[in-house]
Amino acid sequence: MVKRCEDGDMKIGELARRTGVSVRALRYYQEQGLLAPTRDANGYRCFAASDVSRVATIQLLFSTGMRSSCVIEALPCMTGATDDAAPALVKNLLVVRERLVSDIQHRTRSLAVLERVLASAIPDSGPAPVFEGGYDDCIVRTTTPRTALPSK
DNA sequence: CTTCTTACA
DNA sequence: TGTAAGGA
Repeated sequence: MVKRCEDGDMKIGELARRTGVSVRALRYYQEQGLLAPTRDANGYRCFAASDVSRVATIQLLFSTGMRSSCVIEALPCMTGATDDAAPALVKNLLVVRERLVSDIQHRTRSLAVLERVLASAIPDSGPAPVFEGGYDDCIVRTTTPRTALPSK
């Protein structure tokens, strides 16, 4: 008999539907070593039921700003069982935080300079400052979600 | 219709 | 990431 996905196993399309991640992105995750599906006789990827939560975790880590190489290291710390301390996760989280903080500082400086230049570039009572209440809000919204949505 | 790989815009 | 190509 032909080997196929069994038990809770599912093909890529189903995992995509159940996670809301595109098939494309799922294949990409595999390329990055984040997922390691088996293959059935047809060469189709077989994902385990546990991969649904695994993908959710991957997205969570990605949304912190981690890149795939870091996610690979941090993933085992979160996957399943009551892991004791998770050094790899903490380490990578600290790295990302540092990068994010310096990034915000740089952008904040750029914004301040930009406002100064803009102010001097405008004759007189030009357009009022865009953000009168400070820049906190716009700074917080500099992160763009890079998660994929279901492919209809 | 779904999945596979490769590769281009 | 989308997508076309050419099969299974």
